[in-house]
Amino acid sequence: MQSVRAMKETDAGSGLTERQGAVLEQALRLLVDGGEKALTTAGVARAANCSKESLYKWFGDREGLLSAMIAFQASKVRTLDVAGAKLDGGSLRVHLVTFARDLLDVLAGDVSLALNRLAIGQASREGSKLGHMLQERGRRQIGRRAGALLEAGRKAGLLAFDDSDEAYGALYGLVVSDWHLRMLLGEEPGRLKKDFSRRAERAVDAFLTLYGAKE
Amino acid sequence: MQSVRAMKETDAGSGLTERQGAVLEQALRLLVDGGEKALTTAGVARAANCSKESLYKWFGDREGLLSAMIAFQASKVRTLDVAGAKLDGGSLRVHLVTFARDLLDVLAGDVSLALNRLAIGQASREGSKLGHMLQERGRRQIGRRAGALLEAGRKAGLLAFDDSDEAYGALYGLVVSDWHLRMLLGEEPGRLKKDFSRRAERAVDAFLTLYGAKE
DNA sequence: CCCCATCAGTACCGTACGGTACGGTTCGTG
DNA sequence: CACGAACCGTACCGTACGGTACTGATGGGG
Repeated sequence: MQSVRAMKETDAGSGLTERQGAVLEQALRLLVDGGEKALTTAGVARAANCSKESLYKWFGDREGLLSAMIAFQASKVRTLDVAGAKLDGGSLRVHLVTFARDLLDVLAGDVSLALNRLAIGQASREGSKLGHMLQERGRRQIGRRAGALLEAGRKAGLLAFDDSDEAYGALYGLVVSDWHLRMLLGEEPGRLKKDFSRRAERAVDAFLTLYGAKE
Repeated sequence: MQSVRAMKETDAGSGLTERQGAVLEQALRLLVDGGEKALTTAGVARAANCSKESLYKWFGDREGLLSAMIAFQASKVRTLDVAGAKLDGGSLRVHLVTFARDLLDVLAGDVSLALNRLAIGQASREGSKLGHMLQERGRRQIGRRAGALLEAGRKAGLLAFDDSDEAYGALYGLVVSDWHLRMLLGEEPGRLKKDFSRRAERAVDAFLTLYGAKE
């Protein structure tokens, strides 16, 4: 262990080698294609051309593998903070609509749906931290982007709200409504995806009606 | 079969005997307590003091048992339609807040969460109609109550909207936001439940701001 | 009183999975 | 070249589950 000096990592501080990242990639693919039942240790080993022994050496047990998959996927998603430019009414609306559409696209993604299904399935037993991980790494991340945008809007005098979380909750609800749950339950996402743009615009309009500053 | 004349049923047209209903009750309890993994055929048979053979005779296979559980639970929930009385601004708000709070209570219920987790877990494989069943029996039911309420509000000149589904979607989103998903992911529901009343009122106020008729 | 259907309880079977152990191979290093 | 670490492929083990078959008990109807 100590002799290994230059362990090449996929990501700074992730502690994963390229090989292990590739294995997790295959595991995610298996999960997306066949659900949790298809995600067996033997299946992952076969798909990734590695041995089960290596899986257990790297990730401890099956739970560790699942956690690593979530962490790995989260590490790949980078939310670009465009908190830069100055805002007017039009650009704020554009930014909000873009955010809303991105949010819908993320939630409707194959990997996101599969991981959410996995974490929800594990949520029944106690001690499963998968749900908490997904919440922390996923929502907190995109929530920060929204929070920064809302805060910038308030700074520019375009938005009026007391509680930032409450405003974000309203925006989220207006955008997502029950679509996320419906997709998790298996409703064909193709038909829903077509309406994402229109839905994002309507939701942002409603949000601005609620929280837009009176002029 | 034909010789059985008076098969005592728990519910008109459900096709279930009292005994079978009791078995499903125990199965639901097992599911709530221990999640899907705890819901084994042997476990259900033991908990309900029946034989596995009877389970397979009555429900066909495990999938049939799950479907029967969902249908059974749905048959127990009766949404009272209070489409009667005349509405003014105050009573409409009261009705909406009551609806919102009921919605949050239902979604936060043990059995609801367990069944949703179950259906979501099964949603990965194709051909699983559990998600569709839950959607149809659950949401459609409570959606009708909301639709009737909204329609009554519009009839009384208190609400203004073109698309009833869109208005309901906005109400749902404002009320629920991401709380349902967070509860499904295992977030302690106790802490969330305390705020249900305040949350319902805030959401209804926002909804009335969006869809209340200008006077 | 007997017959037959139903059902509980149990034993059983095939399978599949999580986890472990072992032989053979590659590759970097002294 | 020799040594050893890492690792692949596979075989293996214990267990648990879905589903089936059998036995004995119960209870209602002719």
